[in-house]
Amino acid sequence: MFQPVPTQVSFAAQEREVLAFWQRTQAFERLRSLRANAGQRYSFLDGPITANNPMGVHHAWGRTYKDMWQRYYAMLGRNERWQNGFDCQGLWVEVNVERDLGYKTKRDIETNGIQQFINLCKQRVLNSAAMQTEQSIRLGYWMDWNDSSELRMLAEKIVQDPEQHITLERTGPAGRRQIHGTVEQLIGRLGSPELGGSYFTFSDENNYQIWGFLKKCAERGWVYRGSDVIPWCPRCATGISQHEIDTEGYRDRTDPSVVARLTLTSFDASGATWQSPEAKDAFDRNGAKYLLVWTTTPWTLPANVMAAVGPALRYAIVKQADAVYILSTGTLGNLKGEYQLLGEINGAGMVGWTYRGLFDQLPAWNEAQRVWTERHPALPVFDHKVIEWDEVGEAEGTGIVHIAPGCGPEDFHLGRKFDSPSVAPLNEDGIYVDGFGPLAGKYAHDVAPLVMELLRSDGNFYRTDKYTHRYPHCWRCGAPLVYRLVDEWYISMDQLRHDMMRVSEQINWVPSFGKERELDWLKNMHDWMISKKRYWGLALPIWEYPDGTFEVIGSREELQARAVEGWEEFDGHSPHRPHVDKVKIRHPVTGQIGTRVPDVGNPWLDAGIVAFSTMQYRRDPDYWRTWFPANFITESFPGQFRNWFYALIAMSTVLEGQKPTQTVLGFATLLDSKGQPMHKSSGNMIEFNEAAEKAGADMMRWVYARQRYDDNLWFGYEVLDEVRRSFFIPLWNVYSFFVNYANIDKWTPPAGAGSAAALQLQGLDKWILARLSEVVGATNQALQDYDARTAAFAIEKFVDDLSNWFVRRSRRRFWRSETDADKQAAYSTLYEVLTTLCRLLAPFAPFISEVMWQNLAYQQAISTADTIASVHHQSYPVPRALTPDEVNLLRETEIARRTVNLGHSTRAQSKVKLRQPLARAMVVADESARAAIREHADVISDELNVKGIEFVERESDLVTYKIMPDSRKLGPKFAGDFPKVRAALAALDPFAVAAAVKAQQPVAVQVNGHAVTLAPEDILVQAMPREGLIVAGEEGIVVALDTKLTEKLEYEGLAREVVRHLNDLRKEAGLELTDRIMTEYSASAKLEAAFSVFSDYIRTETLSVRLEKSEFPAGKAASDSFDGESLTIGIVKV
RNA sequence: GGGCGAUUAGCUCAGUUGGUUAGAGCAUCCCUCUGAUAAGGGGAAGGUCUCUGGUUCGAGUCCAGAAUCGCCCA
Repeated sequence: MFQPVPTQVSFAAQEREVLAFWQRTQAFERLRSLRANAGQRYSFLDGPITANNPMGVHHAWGRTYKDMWQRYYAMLGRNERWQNGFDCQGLWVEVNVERDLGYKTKRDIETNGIQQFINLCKQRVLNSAAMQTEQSIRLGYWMDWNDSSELRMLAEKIVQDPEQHITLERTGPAGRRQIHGTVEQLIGRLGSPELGGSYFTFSDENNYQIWGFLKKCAERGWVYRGSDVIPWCPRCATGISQHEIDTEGYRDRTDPSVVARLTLTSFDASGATWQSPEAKDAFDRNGAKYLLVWTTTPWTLPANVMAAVGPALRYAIVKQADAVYILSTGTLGNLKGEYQLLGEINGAGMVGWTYRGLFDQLPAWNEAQRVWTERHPALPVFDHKVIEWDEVGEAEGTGIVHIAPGCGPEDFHLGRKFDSPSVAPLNEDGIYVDGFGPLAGKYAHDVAPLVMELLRSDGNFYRTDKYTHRYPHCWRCGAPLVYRLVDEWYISMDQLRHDMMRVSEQINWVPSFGKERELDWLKNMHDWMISKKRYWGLALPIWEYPDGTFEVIGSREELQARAVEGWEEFDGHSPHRPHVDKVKIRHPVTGQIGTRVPDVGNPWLDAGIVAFSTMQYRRDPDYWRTWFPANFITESFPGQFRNWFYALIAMSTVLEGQKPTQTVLGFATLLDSKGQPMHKSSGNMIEFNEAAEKAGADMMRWVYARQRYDDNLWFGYEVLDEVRRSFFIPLWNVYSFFVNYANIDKWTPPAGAGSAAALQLQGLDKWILARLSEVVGATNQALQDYDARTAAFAIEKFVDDLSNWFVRRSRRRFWRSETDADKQAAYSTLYEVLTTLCRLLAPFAPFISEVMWQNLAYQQAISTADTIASVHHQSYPVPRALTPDEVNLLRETEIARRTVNLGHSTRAQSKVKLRQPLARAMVVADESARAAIREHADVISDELNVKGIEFVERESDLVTYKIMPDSRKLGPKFAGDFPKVRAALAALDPFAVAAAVKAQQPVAVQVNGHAVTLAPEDILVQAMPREGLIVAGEEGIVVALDTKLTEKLEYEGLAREVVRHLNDLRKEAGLELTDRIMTEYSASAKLEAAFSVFSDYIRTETLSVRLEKSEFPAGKAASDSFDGESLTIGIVKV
């Protein structure tokens, strides 16, 4: 006996039972050991998930793909590594820990102790990882997961006392093992072969392998210290990469924009054209001449060095009150009030003019000039001057751009180009340093009013406005950024770029535009900035000497060998701050003592090394070679071209000159059901746990599987309901139908396999089995192409065919009370289809397929199942080629079903309800379609409720013909005359043309007075329903119904109504399908006649052992009237 | 500013090398079937295929320009 299956089911509750079943039977561990010795491998490499917060539904998207393909290849018998990864180091963790501690600035970290801070970062990562582990398990994601309670224990202990000694236990093929160490040491070994579980990028191995990578870069001379003006977060006190801003850093912000006037100190207006001699005269005589410059960042004005004009722009010289102003002609609207145009000059004509700076009196400018003069002893002192810059535009401002080389990246490059001094006004907290007079000690984003006040008092202020612009913000903490001139560490990309492009070319990018994106990025990318002035991260292995030289250390062993101081303090600790900072080395030649630079590394180094660090690259090269390159990685596209994909390719190219993976699958962005980004603050966020418990993980997974990779996914409960309704419920109903009838008949699966061949399969059975083969083939192919959507659609279509054709058409075969060969065939077929479907569906929807499998294969309910075999241990259905008979059967069924559809359409038009039998359907079809219809005449008759099907000999009674030239063939042939050919053909008698074509005779038409002969194969003839008749047609098949009723047909229709009413009553009375009843009725005259003529039929259909007329029907009773007849019936269960 | 892509029914999207009458799903309304079905089936309504111009016997499809929206890069 199968376990009874309720038709209504809570999928989410059932999934929890499946999870318990897998836990109880150690299903994942068993799969792993079943495949452990397989010769073939499938190497999946997980892109680490940021271990910072609970998972969102967008994480479930990628994790669904990760799980799907690992399950698929496991079912194909491959051995796999099953290792998930957590991304651990970086600013995002620091920001949250700082927030928890209530820290305001970076300084607080140093004051309260770096070591404690680092341990809290580790704690946060471990706790987040524990939560994400539990959520991933809930998704049905099978991986070698850590025990989440052990992670939480470690999280607790690392903050209590990282040096305490503990023991972890592991059970493996060799039995139980104990691993000892301090809490810190064991955390540093998470993910290692002896501890197993997910990899953590904070592990010792991960960090040291990056050291090795950087050493290799340094040996090739690619590592250097550079200075640059970079985006900087004043709250986090660290540089932010341009990538991070582009991805999600821009927000609107309203600042005061300021127009300031720069007093010209030397100029040559000989290039100007004047409105009049008087205008020139006015210019010459006027004492105060100003350039107008505009900025939206007033805090940069004290760092002004130069003013840039567009060489091709025209500049206006205007007089306003007692001042002369210069600004570009396209920006005159920014002048305040009336003005008089004196003349114009080209931007090129202004280059070299000098002006007095706005803040020249401050010590900062004197210092900048002094430093510059030191570098250029032979040159005169540097004056503020006008330079040319092609990028100057007139869209906003004044056409004259204020240049502060210490405060902006473009400014910085212009400063280099024109060899100017630079003024760097801000410290790392965004506060003005000394030398800026009243500004010193003030926060950059707060000084606009003060700057304007200073301008006013010096007579340099022109106007201010409120200005809203897209301004970069820190993507982690939200603070508005500044630009700062700083020293950072870089890897040069000059040589690496081309190798990386070559490697990227060899990767299979899905969707294919990914390759172009990556190549485009590689072509344009700048040197890789690898340093961050922070605490929690990779300790950059760069040791600096007092003379400014530096060395890169490639491993722990190398450091130990080179250490001259501090090793004992470091030994036994993870390679993080602050312990590693204690170690000093000595320069082999100069003898100077080197100190580690305080910077930590860019976190993409951490993620990029995992193709090596997690596969024992150093420890066991043979092992590494068996798993590298990976077969498959997948992540969300946005950002990853220049983040993980980029880092992965860079490191793999440097270390081995090879691609890290065969295939990269990328997918777009998850949005809410209206297409808006999900944010906690906008209230449209769907938590993973909530979605899993409300809808079920299988539903989510199916939504992801059927999604187009390059489209954003509009996610919400609506789409989850949609897949449940249209896919999972029909699937479940087929399953429930099968189990309930199999139990009634006590049918059990035959012991031996392959017995279906011995059965008397009907066409319907052969058809669904052929369809099954089709869908098995399509699904395998699609999965091998990494095309989940095509696979999911093929399965959806199949389930629809199964439910709406096979089962619907087979119902009566299952109802029959005797058990005959046909019933056996029906059960066997449906059983084979369902069990195959379970396996086919297992990678996509692991829960429901397990529930069905346990019951179908072992007759066990999932809540109590104790077999150790899971559907996920099975082999994946193997495709086979269809036989010619099967191909033909598929085509014929297609035609039959289309004919049925047309018949239904005719029924609806004729308003004769389907319950009323009709004498015949009349069909027009060509010869090959006729054969199919003849073959399926019983089915078609039954579906349409007609007594027979006739092919219409006089087709003209039902149809007209549409005659068309085959334009693909004749269009090119006749070109300009083609419309005439078409017209001539249309003018002929369509029946005559149709007859000729049918007889393979050519057809002659007149074109331009010439006779032209058209071959029959160049003429398309299509039967069309005749106007005014109730017929329906499509692709040459036309169906009409004979709606004339005989008395017998009318009685039969009434009898069917009676049956329906009786069965409704049975249902209302709560009877079982097999319960027998006694039935009494009273009815109007015509209905009574129907009762007597069709009493056998009514009895059989309603399981009435007695059917009698009675004035007052007994038992459960009901009255109704229909078709002008009235009826009262009563039933009693026997 | 540069590159790529898109624009088709109320919504989400198909639409082959140009071929005659542009489709699907969802939503709406009407009808229907039901002894597995919170299901199924049929019908109706809904389109200047973003706009302008061109090539062609013929353009949703090819070309040019414009508008709007994405994405990527500066």
